[in-house]
Amino acid sequence: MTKPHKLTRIQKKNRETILNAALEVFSQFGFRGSTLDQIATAADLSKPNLLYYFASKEAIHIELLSQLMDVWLDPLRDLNPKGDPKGEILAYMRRKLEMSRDYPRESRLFANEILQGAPRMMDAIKGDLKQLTDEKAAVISGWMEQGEIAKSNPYHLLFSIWSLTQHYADFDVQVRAVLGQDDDAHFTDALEYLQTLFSKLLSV
Amino acid sequence: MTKPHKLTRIQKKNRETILNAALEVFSQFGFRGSTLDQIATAADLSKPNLLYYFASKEAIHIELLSQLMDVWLDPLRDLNPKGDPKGEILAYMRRKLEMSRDYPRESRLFANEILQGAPRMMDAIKGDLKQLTDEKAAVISGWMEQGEIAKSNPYHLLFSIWSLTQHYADFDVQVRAVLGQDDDAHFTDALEYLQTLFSKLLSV
DNA sequence: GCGAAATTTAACCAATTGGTCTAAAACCAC
DNA sequence: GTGGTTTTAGACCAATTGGTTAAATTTCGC
Repeated sequence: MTKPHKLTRIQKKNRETILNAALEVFSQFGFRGSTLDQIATAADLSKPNLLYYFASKEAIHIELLSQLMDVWLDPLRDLNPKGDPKGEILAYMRRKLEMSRDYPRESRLFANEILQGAPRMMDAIKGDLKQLTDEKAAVISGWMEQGEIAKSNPYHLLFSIWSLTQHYADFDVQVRAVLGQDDDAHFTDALEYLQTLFSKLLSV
Repeated sequence: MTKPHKLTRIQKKNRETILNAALEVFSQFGFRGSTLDQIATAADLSKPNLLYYFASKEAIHIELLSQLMDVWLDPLRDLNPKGDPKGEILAYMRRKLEMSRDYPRESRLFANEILQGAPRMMDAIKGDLKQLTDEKAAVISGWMEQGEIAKSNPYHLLFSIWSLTQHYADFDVQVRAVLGQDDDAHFTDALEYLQTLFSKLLSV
């Protein structure tokens, strides 16, 4: 997606800085709710300087999303068809929960984009995401046929992993407000709860 | 929240029209991403006319949110401490899933607000929402102590119902893209999957 | 240290934004 | 119908928006 043409040291550093600042801003306000000035301030650069590194506000957003999509799908790619079925699914869930804890901004950037109808990511969703989901749903379906895990709808099983884990990033302020907690301690409880939930679902 | 002062017929109709148009726009673009012109166009009214009925863009948003909060919590209020534990929880999940199917805009309006840190709803979340959640978590906890349903974390149980059901509204485009479906048929599969999931979790 | 290339920013611009003002039009009680 | 009130919208405004230009400054290979 990025062309590694021949970026100078400064280019590499500043593009990095800008993308990080843009992630901060976009993930909180969405594309249309964010301004170049906000991003420039967050990056501690001038607005024209931002546009020296990226063609437009939209170019920054697209770059962020395309970088994100890869990272986002990695845990699912790691789901090993030859591994232990229940262990693989639980491990996938755990990896996704860890990502919600460690990369909440990325999760929210994604959530914002989907919420608004995925105007800049529909291709990736109907392409890479769908393809990978189909592939892994088939793997899970195979496990069910073999009687290695209990039968249920493999697509909705994947959806449930996505929604349950991403909830802790996307609805973070609500979770914290209800629990009256400030630290990340609730992630331990969340993990335990989700492990129980999926253990029981998958047990034959 | 609303003062039912003495609204004329026209006022009642136009406030209704405006709020409906605003729900359409806000739920898609978020507060900062929406414009009064968009809302005016959607309501088929002039912009000054909008501001004749509401003091500001923010006033429209706040009115929407405060009307929403009540409706949003109703299904949880209905969870009956004297009912059958497993049946009550499953019925609550079902009601929430129906709301995602029938009122996706409301779900997305809510999601947008929370995603952005709930700047206009933090009070309601730390107040009404937290109070009701605490109350019902205690009820569920009691059921678990009595051995009527299997033990698990009652707060995370409620979070899981919220995230799983709202996912079908908030991430609607993703769900449809992955399933390659246009109609609401997948809600039937979703309901079946979720019923299995929670049945197994709660069974002693 | 020198010259060319890369980087940065002040000043600017046109379009869009939320919101106001004013005056006309529609409505309603009598 | 008439007079007062309610409703409506065209023209307008200041602030903010994404983006440009041109000139200054910094960096870097030599």
